[in-house]
Amino acid sequence: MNTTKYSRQRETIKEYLANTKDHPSADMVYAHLRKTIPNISLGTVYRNLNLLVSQGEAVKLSFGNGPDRFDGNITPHYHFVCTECGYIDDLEISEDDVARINDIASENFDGKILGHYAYFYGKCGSCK
Amino acid sequence: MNTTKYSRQRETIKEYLANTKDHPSADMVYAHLRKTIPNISLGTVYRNLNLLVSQGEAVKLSFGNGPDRFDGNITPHYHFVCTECGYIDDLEISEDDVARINDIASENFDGKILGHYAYFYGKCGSCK
DNA sequence: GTTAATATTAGTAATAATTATCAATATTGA
DNA sequence: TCAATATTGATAATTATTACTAATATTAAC
Repeated sequence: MNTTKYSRQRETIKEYLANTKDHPSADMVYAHLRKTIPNISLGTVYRNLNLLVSQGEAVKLSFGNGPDRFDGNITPHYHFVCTECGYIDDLEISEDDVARINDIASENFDGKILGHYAYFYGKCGSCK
Repeated sequence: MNTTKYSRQRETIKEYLANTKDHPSADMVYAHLRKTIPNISLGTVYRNLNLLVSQGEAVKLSFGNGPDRFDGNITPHYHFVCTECGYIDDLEISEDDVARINDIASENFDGKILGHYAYFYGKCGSCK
């Protein structure tokens, strides 16, 4: 078996993810947690982030370059990356929007589209 | 200045990309090119792939895990990844589709959306 | 509250993917 | 043919992440 036991490290990671909109990388989580748990190791951060993702308690975001980012907001939404300042913002979407985009792609395809991964880019409110 | 000089390595990479629909990784390009240029180096492959991308002659694709893939087809289109067999297929789209998707995301956003990166997943024609 | 079973950790080594460095070679135009 | 310089192969370095392991922490049963 593999029952999950409590760990302060994991709880602190969850708490941090729940309270930030920074979409932090593992390194950023590590830097933050060292303030309260000085001898936490980066491996522990990665291990727990991946565990949370596999349990559906967090989401992993990949943006082509740079390290993966993590999001504690598991409600369906897209992300926006400002090409000017790098800020990652949340984009509200409805289930309908997701379906509409899948439909657009399905038009000329003979397989079965189950979902998509997407992010948007441009200039954020303060940079434009 | 930095004028581009001919190189057989680069020409062979372009030719390979132009004639395959495999969306190869740098490693796959390297393995293929070694057949005709046995002592080509992986660094040369990476250097030229990135050069072609920066000159708009190829496109780099990132799929969250695994190495980046490269596509010699620079006409706008999306990609589909089969979750069963890993096959990467092209998805036809119109400029209109791209604009429609940007519009969907723009609805509740105060910045300026200039574009998006997306790929679709599901089961391909033969796996479904 | 001790104990036993085992999940988790810190620390470190290893791996994967990619980029940087550099002396030798190839291309190009004069 | 020559000089200027872009490109290469080889290798080292870097970045991001995962794997390994002995020590520690958690948990449920006594």
